[in-house]
Amino acid sequence: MRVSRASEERRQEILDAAMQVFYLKGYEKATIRDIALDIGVAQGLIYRYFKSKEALFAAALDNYAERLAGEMGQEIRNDETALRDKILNTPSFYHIEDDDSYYYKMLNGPDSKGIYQQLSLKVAERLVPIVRDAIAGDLDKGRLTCVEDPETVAAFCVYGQLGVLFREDLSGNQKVDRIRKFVSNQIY
Amino acid sequence: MRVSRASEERRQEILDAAMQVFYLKGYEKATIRDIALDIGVAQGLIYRYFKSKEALFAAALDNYAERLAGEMGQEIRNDETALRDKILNTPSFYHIEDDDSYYYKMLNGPDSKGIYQQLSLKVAERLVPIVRDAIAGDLDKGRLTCVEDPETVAAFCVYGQLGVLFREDLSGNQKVDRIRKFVSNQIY
Amino acid sequence: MRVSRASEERRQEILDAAMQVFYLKGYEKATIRDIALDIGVAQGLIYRYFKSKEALFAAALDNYAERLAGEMGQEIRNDETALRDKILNTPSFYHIEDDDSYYYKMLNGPDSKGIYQQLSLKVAERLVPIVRDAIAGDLDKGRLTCVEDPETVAAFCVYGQLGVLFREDLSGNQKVDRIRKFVSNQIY
Amino acid sequence: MRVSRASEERRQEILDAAMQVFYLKGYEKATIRDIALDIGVAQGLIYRYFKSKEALFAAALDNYAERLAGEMGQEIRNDETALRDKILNTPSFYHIEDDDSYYYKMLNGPDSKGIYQQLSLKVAERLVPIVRDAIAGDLDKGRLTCVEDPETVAAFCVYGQLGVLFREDLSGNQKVDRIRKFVSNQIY
DNA sequence: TATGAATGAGCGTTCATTCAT
DNA sequence: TATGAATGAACGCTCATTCAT
Repeated sequence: MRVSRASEERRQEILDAAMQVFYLKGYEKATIRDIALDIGVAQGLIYRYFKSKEALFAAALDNYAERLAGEMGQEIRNDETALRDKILNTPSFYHIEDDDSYYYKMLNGPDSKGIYQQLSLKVAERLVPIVRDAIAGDLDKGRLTCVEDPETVAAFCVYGQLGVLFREDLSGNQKVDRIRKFVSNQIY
Repeated sequence: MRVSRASEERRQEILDAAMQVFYLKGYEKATIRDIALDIGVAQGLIYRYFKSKEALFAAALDNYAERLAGEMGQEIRNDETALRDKILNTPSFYHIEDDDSYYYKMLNGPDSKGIYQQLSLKVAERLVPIVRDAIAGDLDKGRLTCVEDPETVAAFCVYGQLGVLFREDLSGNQKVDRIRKFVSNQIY
Repeated sequence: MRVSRASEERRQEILDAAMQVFYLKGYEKATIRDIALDIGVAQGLIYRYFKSKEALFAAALDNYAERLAGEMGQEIRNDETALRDKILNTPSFYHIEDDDSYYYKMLNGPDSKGIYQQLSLKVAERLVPIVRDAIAGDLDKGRLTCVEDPETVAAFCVYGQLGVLFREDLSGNQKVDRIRKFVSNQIY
Repeated sequence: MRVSRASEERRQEILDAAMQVFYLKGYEKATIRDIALDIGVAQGLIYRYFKSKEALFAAALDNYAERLAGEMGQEIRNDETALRDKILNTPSFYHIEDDDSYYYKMLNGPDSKGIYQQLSLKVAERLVPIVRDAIAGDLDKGRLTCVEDPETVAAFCVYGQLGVLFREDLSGNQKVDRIRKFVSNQIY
């Protein structure tokens, strides 16, 4: 049974399946067949939308990182509270606690450490300018002083968390606690 | 011409070549043949030292990260000065400025962003406990106060730098400058 | 924009485009998509006119060879002069000198040696009976004697030229010169 | 069971199998698998000896044409008799009558008209210089006069035969008869 | 220890062809 | 008649891995 779809919809469908499969198996071990099978579509179709496996991988990662970063940035862009409070009130820049969320599953697949890291770095990259702007906003409003180089501060705030999040000896909650405490005590 | 070698020496030779090739081409595109050719040795030989391509990759990455982290940790382990001054006096945790150094070449190959990141993360992972201990040492000696969770502080110090180092719009010197300034102004 | 056309016109349009593309890329590397794109038509449409790629190829080659042979035969069928003079006065059985002619372009595409040869052989095949009849006519009119087997003579006259035309070390004019001289001196 | 062979031997083995398979099925329909199976060897091995299917095809055709032309040229290079007699005494430049010969089988496979023609043209190409030299030799020895351009004469002698050999309405013997008669009556 | 020819599984990719619209 | 998204079979090719020497 042949199912046609609007081009953009199909594209996104492929991206989602690709992300899932790449995440679960890793780039190397994931095959285009896997992805096609996952959607229930012929392999050839994927090549109407993406030039190659490599291109699909890049696109899937970007697409997903974009969405994650967008969601995470939502809260930060809220202009009412100071950055510090945002951080304190946001469970984590990255971690999503709900076990059933799409994200959670994505971020905990087996054998996918490499992809997890790549994804996290891509998200971090997108988060930095958002945080930087938030810092700049705080400076404007006088909620913050003594920040010479907001971009670098943002970089440390965002990437620094990775040092905690990438640890494999802590639970999700522990990670969040540590990050919160650190932010409370050490920043500003 | 058949050249035999002491086992350990051969092993290291393979690891070095592997690191180089993986770095230049990425894991996927690098072939065992490439690596063998690079040393001037038969493909089969590599399998006497490593069980599989995957194992070789892991070993090469670990081996290299270990060496990098070791070198970088050298300075930090010096007990005389405070951590802050160590950071200020160390060109960078990661960046190696000498254009001709082996490392420099390694860290600037084409198409190797993925490996570069993986490597950096591995180095960071190893650096965190070293920095943590240095912080603990500073606390002992009273050179530092107000640090509740030295491990998390170390994580932010180390991984935070990645946010600057991974930027592609700055030169090496600019990156180092920003990191130094940030450490001077914002830490403690 | 959907353009409908008289069936025969469409058919010929496809044949022309097909010949062009097959010629330029060779049978294998030419795709139905290339041909469809060339006309600005959907791939599927081609299958309303031809059963398969193979059938299209055969038809295109035949069609084109037919037209070429027809043109070349025009002069030969003229009953006034002897065959020998026809040959001497015809630039060449195959060669078309006008750089801008459709044929010229067709016969000089890159990577198309195979198709060029197939086409030439097809043209030759069609030319033989025409030349044979001309020889028979000359015999009837007493302009020629001593020809036992006009068909074989025709075959040698036509295919013999290929030995010159297929050479890659001569220009078009040189080829024609050699053929003319040979006909003048060696035939009859 | 793994069988190693001297490199040149293996190469030739592949070339032979390739020629056979390409001949029987045509370039397109022949697969590397077919060829490998034919030798009883892994497909991958073929790629140690030839870069691609296309390269293998070209090499196989050249190799086989070379051998055919070499054999056919043998007789012609014999300096004792005049070219005309050589032709008359050689069954045909191309046709080999023995039903069991390798060549016969090669030249009569189904669906291989295209390859047959390509092969014949390649053989013809190689035969021309040999015949040209024979003509030049005849001229030297005074066995021949009135030949201005031996190369072109040779081309007509060799390629002209193709016009007869490619006919599908004659048996092998009929073809040879016609060629012989033509040579007897019309040449010189 | 070392070689490198040989293996063979498997993957990315292509494309002729179909079919719902 | 025309479209072009979708199919799916098949193929070239690669390469990690093995093994006889």
